Amino acid sequence: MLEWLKEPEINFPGQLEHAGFEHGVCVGQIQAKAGLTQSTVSEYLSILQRAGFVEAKRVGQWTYYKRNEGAFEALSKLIQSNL
Amino acid sequence: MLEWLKEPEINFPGQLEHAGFEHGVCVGQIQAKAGLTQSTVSEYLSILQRAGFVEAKRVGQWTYYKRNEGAFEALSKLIQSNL
DNA sequence: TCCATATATCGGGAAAAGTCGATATATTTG
DNA sequence: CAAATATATCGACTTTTCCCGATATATGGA
Repeated sequence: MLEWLKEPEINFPGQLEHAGFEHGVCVGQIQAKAGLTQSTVSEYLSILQRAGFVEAKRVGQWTYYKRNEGAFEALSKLIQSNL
Repeated sequence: MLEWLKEPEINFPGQLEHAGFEHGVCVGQIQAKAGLTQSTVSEYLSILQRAGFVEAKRVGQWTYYKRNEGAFEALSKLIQSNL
């Protein structure tokens, strides 16, 4: 999922109709591609959010998730320096 | 354990007597510090070895483990570029 | 060779993570 | 407000991971 969210335009073409990608990708799109149930994907995304790897933004009935690049940068640096 | 192995001299003073640190730290020393059973620590180290994060060297009845810094560098870069 | 020491492997039980269906909450529309 | 749609939460079940004791293997010394 995290890799998918690097290139939303390529990986989630179905979203073009009702919204752009400025806020990220909505749960339903991710769920369809993942092939898991809605509840599983929703929970997974909320875990990624709590961990800081994605940011969530509610817009109307949809919740959009996008990557937080800073978190990956920080993790990369952490492995370099602390681990 | 991986952090401990960054500074063997500081974290495993008990090993000074019978060997230096040129090959790393032996399983018994790590086990004592970890507070887990011998079998658990042995298995854990072998997993880390298969994953490439440590290197093992058998010297007599002892097996010494030391960090493979290249693996951490590679993981850090992987997170930066691919993830 | 026999014993002591160090490490590795095996089998199983406990803990954690993954996944689901059912249901609750939130939002939009008629 | 009622229905439809999107997402979140809950409880249970399955799978995986963690960790142990028991045992096997390897090495060195009497």
